[in-house]
Amino acid sequence: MSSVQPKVYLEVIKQINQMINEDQLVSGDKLPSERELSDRLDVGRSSVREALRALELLDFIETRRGEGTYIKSFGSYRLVEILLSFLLKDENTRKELTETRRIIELEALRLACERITNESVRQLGQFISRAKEEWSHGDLPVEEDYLFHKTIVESCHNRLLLNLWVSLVEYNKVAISRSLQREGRMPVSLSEHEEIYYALQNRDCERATMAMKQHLENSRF
Amino acid sequence: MSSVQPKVYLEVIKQINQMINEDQLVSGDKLPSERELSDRLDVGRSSVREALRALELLDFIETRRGEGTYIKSFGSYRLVEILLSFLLKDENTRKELTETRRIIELEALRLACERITNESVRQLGQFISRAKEEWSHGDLPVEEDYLFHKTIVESCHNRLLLNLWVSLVEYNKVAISRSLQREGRMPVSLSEHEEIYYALQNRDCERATMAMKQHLENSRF
DNA sequence: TTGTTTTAAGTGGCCAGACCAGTTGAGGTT
DNA sequence: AACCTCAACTGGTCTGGCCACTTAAAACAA
Repeated sequence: MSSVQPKVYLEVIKQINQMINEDQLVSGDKLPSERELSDRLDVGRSSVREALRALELLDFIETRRGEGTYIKSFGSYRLVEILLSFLLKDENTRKELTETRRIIELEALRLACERITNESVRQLGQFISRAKEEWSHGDLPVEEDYLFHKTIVESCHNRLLLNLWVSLVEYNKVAISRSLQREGRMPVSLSEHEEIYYALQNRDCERATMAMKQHLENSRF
Repeated sequence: MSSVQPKVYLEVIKQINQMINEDQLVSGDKLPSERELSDRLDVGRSSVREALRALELLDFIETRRGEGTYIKSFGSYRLVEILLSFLLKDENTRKELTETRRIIELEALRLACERITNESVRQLGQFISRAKEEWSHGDLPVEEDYLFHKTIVESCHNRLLLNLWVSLVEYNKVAISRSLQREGRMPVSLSEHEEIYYALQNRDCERATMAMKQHLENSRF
C-alpha cells in the first residue's frame, strides 16, 4: 500500500480555490462559513480550519470573528515577510537582503522612468517639501523618506515587485531611521532625493539611476 | 474593549520560531510532538495543528505520520507557487512575473560575473554538453536548461535572490518546456547558452548581460 | 547468542461535540 | 420612526476520542 492519499486540509484548499474560480468570487467576497464548508465538503471542521488558517497566514483570506471569512486583495506582503523571519538568522543574510533590495529598487526605478505618471511625480515633489519642513522643525522625516521610495517602486506598476520591495524594506525600517540619524546625513539625503526627483521629472533614466545608486550607497542600510 | 488578543495559532508559530532559534535547530531536526507542544505552550492541540499546517503549507516543516515533525531546509520555493495559483488569474500578473524574473536573473548574472567559481563555470559547460547530447538523441533537455540558469543564479552567492528566482521559475517550468518545443528554438537556445558560458568564463559582464538579455527575450516565457 | 516476531508506546490525521465571544438582523417596545 | 432585545449565526478554542503508521523494546525461536 503506497496510495498516499493527500491530506484533507490540502484537499480543502483546492476545493476553496476551485470554488473561488467557479463562482467568480473576487476580493472582498464572503466565503461559506466553516461549518457549511465542513458540511458541504464532508470533512471535519478542524480540517477546514487548518486549511483556512494556512490561507490566512498567506493573507489570501481574512477572518472576522462573528462575521465570516472574506477573500482578501492582492496584499500579500506577509508572504516574504514570513519567509524572511524564518530565514534571516545570520549576518550573511542581512547583506543579501541589502543587496537584493538595491537590485529591486534600482530596476524598479528604471521601469518607473518609463511608466511613472505626472501625478506620481508631483507626489514625489510633495514628499520632499514635507520632509524639508519637518526637518526644519527638528523632526526626522522617516515616513516621508519611506513614502518617497515606495512611490517610486509603485510607479513601475509591477505589484509583484512592489510586494517584494515592501517586504524587504519592512524588515529594514529600523536601519533606515538609524541611517537618517547619522550626523549630517539628512541634508545630503534630501538633496539626493531631489536629484532623483528631477531626473524622474525628465524621465532621464540614466541620471535617475546614477542618483539612486549614489543615494543607496551613501545610505548604507 | 479593543484589546484584540492575537490568535493562538499565530502565537504558536512565534513560539516555534523562537524555539528553533534558541535551540539552534537546523534543517532536518525534529520538532516536539503536537501533543508535547500543546502541553508545553498550554494551548489546545488543534491550535498547534493549525500552526503546523500553515507552516507545512509554506514548506517550513515536514510532517511524517507516525514519526513526527521536522524542519525543512530553505526550500520555501512553494511560497510564490501557492501565491500565484491563487492570484494568477489575469494576464497582468503573468507579465509582472516574467518581468520580475528577468530582473532578478539579469542582476544575478551581473553579480555572478564577479563571484562565480571556476568549478561552477565548468559545470555550466557540462550542462551544455549534456544538453547537446540529449538533443542529438531526440530528447528535450529541459532539466539541463533549468540547471544552467539555476547555477548562474547560485553563483551570485545570494541565497535570498536564489530563493526568489526559484520561486518565480518553479511556477514557470511548464512555460519553459513549451518554449523549448517551439520549432527551431532549441539550437538557438543552446548557442545562446554557449555565448553566456563563454562570457562568464572570461568574466565579461557586459557580454554576458547582453547575451542573457537576448536569450530571455527570445525565450518568451 | 543470534535473528525473528510480536507488541506496546508514540506520533500525526481526522472527527465530533462542546462552550465562549463577537456580529447581525428580525421583531418587539417605546 | 427610533430604539432596544434577543436569538441565530460565525469564528476561536479546547477536549477527547479513534485510526493508521512508525519505531523500538520485549518476547520468542533458532
